Amino acid sequence: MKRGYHHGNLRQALVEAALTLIAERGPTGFTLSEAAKQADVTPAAVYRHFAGREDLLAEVARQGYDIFAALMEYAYDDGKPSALAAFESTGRAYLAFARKYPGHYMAMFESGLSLNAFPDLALVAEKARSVLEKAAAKLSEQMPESRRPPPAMFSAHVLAMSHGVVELYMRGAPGAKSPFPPEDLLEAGIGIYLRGLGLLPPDC
Amino acid sequence: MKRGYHHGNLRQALVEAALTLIAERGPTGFTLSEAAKQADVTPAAVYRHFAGREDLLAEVARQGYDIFAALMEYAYDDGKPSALAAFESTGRAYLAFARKYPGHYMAMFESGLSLNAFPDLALVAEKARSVLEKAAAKLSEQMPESRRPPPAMFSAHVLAMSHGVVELYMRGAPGAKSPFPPEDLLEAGIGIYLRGLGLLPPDC
DNA sequence: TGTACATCAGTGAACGCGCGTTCACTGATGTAC
DNA sequence: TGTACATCAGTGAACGCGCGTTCACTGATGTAC
Repeated sequence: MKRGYHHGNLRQALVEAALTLIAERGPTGFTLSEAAKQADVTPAAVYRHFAGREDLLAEVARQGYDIFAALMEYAYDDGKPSALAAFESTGRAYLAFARKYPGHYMAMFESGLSLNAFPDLALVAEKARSVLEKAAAKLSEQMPESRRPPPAMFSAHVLAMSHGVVELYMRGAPGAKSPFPPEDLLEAGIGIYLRGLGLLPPDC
Repeated sequence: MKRGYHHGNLRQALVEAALTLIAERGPTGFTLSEAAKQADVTPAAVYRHFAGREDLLAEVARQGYDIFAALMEYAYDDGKPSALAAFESTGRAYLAFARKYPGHYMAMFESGLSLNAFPDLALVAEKARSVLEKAAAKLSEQMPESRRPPPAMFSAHVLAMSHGVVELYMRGAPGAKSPFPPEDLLEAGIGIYLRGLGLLPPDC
């Protein structure tokens, strides 16, 4: 693939170079210079499209949140066919996202990007979060009001377990021993949790 | 505090300098040179006590696992007064450790240290892990054998949720909004999970 | 108790490296007439 | 269709910096006699 003096779509090419670097070396191991090199371009060229290293990293995260939110929306599917099934579907979508988009995931959750420094990032992150919370709220309507936990707590529990499974049992590709496939582990964990809420029959 | 040409206990002083740096800037943000400076010593002096930067980082993690294992043992207290109470106690101990020893915690779980490169580290990590698993095994004996999940899965669920709570809701000191105190969040989450396993009455 | 000497734990200078960032520049593209 | 020119998106050289690591060294400590 040849190109002349002008690249064509350098901006997105840099984002994609950053993605593979982040997936390989983590968000702090990623360097602007290396991303430039991988896009066949001088480091200085990056500054035509981004304010600097952190700004490029933030763009990666932003695109990640976009994809993530869309995936969640799709999985939730307005609560069809049932609130329960839709909720479980979002849980699976979370893990699928982490597996399929590791660079995005790391930029989003492991880069330590300040959401204050990038307000638009905070916005799109909030949007993604709200999908899961909506699913949790809808599902918790099925519970007797007396022992219904706040939906925010409900979804925080699921988010925490999902994130923990990703970090502890999906990462560490070669050396680490994952006693169970992460997907099964999370599915079982959420199942038990939902049973604890009385949303699943106690024996299934 | 004055000292002469010889430091006295530089090795441990470096570990402690590393700890505060890691707690402040994360494991990848920590530098050997800065640790040396903080211990009032030339960077070259570090090499009298450690093979290099990574070796120092590994020592921090090693000490962390020691403390962690001891804390877990103490919290578990051989299953007294009851398997259930002891188990819940280890859950609380996990979060207490993360809060009280952030530098250790980060070196252990967020540094990406290769356990293969440091076999003694793998050993002590395994020891710490086994305490929680023992607690889970003991507790799961109370369940009807038919729907008893493998203790390894049981403890993996709790570990995942604990870790997720730490990463998502205990970190991000100033900017991030933690909807609930992490301790409460985890306690409630584990409670619901245990109820799902039939280890807690459905209404309490 | 005093002296000679080996060992040890530091120093300080130097190294090569890759980083993020800046700057004046230039080649390519697109637009007005 | 052709030409002049503005704009744009790159180059390439340079910068200052802090990093991890090495090396020959030296001052302090401890031990043998």
